[in-house]
Amino acid sequence: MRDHPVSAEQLSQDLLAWYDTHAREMPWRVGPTARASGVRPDPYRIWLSEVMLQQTTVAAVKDYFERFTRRWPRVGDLAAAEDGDVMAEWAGLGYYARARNLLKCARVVAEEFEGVFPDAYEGLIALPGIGPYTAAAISAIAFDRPETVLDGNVERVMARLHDEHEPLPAVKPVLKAHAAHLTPSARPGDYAQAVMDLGATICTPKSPACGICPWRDPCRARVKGTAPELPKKTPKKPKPTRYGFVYLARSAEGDWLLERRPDKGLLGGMLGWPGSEWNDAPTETPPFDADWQDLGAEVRHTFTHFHLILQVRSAELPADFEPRAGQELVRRHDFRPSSLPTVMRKAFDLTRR
DNA sequence: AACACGTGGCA
DNA sequence: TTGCCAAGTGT
Repeated sequence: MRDHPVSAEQLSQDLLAWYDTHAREMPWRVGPTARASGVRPDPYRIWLSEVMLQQTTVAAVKDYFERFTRRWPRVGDLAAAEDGDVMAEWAGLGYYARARNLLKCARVVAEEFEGVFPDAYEGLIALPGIGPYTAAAISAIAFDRPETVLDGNVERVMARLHDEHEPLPAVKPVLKAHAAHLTPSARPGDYAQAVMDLGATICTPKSPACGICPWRDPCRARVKGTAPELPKKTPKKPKPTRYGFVYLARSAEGDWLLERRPDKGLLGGMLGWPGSEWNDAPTETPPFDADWQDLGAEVRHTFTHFHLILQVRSAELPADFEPRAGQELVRRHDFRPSSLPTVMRKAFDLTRR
């Protein structure tokens, strides 16, 4: 046990020492040992991983990261990709605006910056899809600059370390100040990853492992027993339920009728089945007249802010059908259910029962 | 400031 | 089944 209070310098050193032996290994990460021997992370891989990790678990990201980097090894390769190929590769990961902004950002970096990412926060945050967190993360992790990252992990760790009971998001500036105070000038990149690893493995939302935490002594919430209930959050609004119809049409040759959704809004830029609006009482809006069959089961899916129940209908596409603007006929052998957003893939899955 | 924006895992 | 949660950003 050490006497209180502990200096910011001591705290960051304790955490770095913990990170040196407990750092998680990840496909995009240069661990503390390699970094100490001079290995530098690839800014492209750090940027790609950070965008994928926005509101998304490490477990969900890993396979997507491997596929993206295998297919597009450098930012210039991604910048040259077809929009539809990138959206299809992102399908299932969610928050599709990230993929659209990813491509915009890759093209700015490739065409205006000769493929070189900015190293400073101000340059990074000016790019599409890069906000305060991601700009700080790339600057710190890829370029070892002393920026303060503030994500959900750091918010939780800081709220507990300082026993802040004011709810998010109001308390966020206070947590940011605490985090900034602790950011060291030496090894800021390792430190940024260390705080996030601490939040992800020790200082977890439920049942934090305070007994093995490198900050157990200075942590105010551990002393008071309030750690598991922090950070406080303002209550969320209940999700309404919406309803809709989707129409799965296949030609005699097995081609599927799909639509490219508009860039703005839900599932923007992704392929999906033709369908109705989604609301309290949707109207049937089939893409062509036919004897539409009900598939006998409905799709249930929950988005961030509403539940959705879809009725799924199917019919054979007329031989003389001509796709309208926004529609595409996807050949049987080109069709990959995995290139659809999950809610649309669920509708397709009903055809295979 | 508040809300839109995905998905899967877990208790 | 339901609600919460995960390395946030754009508007």
